[in-house]
Amino acid sequence: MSLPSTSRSSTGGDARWNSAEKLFQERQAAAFRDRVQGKRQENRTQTPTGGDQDDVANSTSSGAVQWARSLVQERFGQDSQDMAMEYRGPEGENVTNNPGMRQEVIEEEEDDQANEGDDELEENPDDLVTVDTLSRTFERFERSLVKIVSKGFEKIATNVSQTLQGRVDEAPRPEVPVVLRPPTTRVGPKLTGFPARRAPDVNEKQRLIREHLTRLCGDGGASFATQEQASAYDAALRTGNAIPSCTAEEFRVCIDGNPKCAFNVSSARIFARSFAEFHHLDLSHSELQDIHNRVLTMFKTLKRTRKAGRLSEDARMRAKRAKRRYSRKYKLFGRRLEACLLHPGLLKHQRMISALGIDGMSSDESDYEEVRDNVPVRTRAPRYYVLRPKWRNPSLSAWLQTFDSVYSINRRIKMKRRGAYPRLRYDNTASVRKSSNPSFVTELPINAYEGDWLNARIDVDFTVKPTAEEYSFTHDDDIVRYIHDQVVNPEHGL
DNA sequence: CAGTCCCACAGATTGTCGTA
DNA sequence: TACGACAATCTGTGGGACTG
Repeated sequence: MSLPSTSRSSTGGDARWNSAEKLFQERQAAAFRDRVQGKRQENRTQTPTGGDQDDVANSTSSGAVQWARSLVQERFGQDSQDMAMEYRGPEGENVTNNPGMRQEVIEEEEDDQANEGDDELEENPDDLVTVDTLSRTFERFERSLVKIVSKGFEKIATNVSQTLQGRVDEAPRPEVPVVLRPPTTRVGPKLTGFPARRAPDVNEKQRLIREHLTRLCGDGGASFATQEQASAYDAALRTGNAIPSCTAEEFRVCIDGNPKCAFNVSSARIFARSFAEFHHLDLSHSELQDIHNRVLTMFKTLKRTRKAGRLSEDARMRAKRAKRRYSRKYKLFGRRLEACLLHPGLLKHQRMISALGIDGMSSDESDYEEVRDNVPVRTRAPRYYVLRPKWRNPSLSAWLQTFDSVYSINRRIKMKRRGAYPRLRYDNTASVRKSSNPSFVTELPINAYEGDWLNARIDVDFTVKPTAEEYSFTHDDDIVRYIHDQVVNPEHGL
């Protein structure tokens, strides 16, 4: 018997998420294939029959660029594809796509030359640094970055073209492994996607380890070693007189010291051997090491739980409330992301929903908290009041509610789901309630932020980093018609 | 009405970032 | 580099809504 690997997988778990995720991935893959095929067609039509060598070379390297990009996409997934698509010129032209690439680079170089006068002005120490000069500096930096990346793609394309001797379109994909270092810094806004479910066998392994830890430690925590005992063990280790920190029969963990102190490392090794023995497993070194690492992480969790237990009642309640709110936002985000897949008109907004993420969703507060002070509240179901993030443009609320409407309609007519509907949330129109959460989502289009909030902040270019794009937070007529039809005249729906 | 499905919540785990 | 603090996100569970 061998233990499952620790790699995450989207298989198993919640079938609904998996099917939605699979559908999303298939659509993305189809869209990407369409783009590549469309570009190839375009290149073929643009290459004149019997044209000069440069035209032919451009066409060939264009195909090679696309092949290289598909490799990147395959290797690093959707984010990398998005990243590659984000390298755009000032007019939104994709500079990584030949044949226009060379022309774009030349234009960038000309822009740089044209901006040389600006450089002289900005380097004068007597000049004040203004938002304008900062903006220009960032724009120039961005152009340089685009130029470097474009040249990198061009070199890859040239090398690949030479290797395949011009048979890029027809040649099967070579088996040669391409080692590309994944980007260490993110380009563009953080995108939150569908949950990445762990594989069932990994969860099962984790459960067994948890179970065995309870078996060895007991629930009471009586087997905790003191800080002094851990220090004594550490000293013995330095003098070469150390023995194992404990036995499986008398298992001990030092919970007050560092989770990965020498004492706990020794205990984790004893745990791993005991685990293998208990389950009659013949484990390899790497499998034993994996269990050892996992149980060390659990020691960390034990320490945290113990610390949380020492908090005051009030602090514990606050933490629990914050946790509940975050969880509701997480679910709300998931429903809206899923709604993107339910109507063609919402699919184009999928990336924006991902960019907004969980923190971009409105929070809510229930009147649960009033129960102690307000007797009538106890007699009815709890109500939840919307708390809009204070940084978010109010106009986004109506735009987001459309996703909820489409989800709700689809759930009723298509999904065949049982169980409770998402609860109603009340928008207090008399006084706009705003979340007190100080965090905000960065790198969104500038019109996603509330103007007053943005104006009141300093160093916006460094903190909020809004993009200049004015995103259209509106829905097409067919969405409005769809919702209307479903509500007023359900038989005329999709 | 038992079984199924889903939601909300709590618990557990992992990832990220600042600091020593 | 290791650690703690905190954020993010996944899993497990109880209970309500729904279906056959």
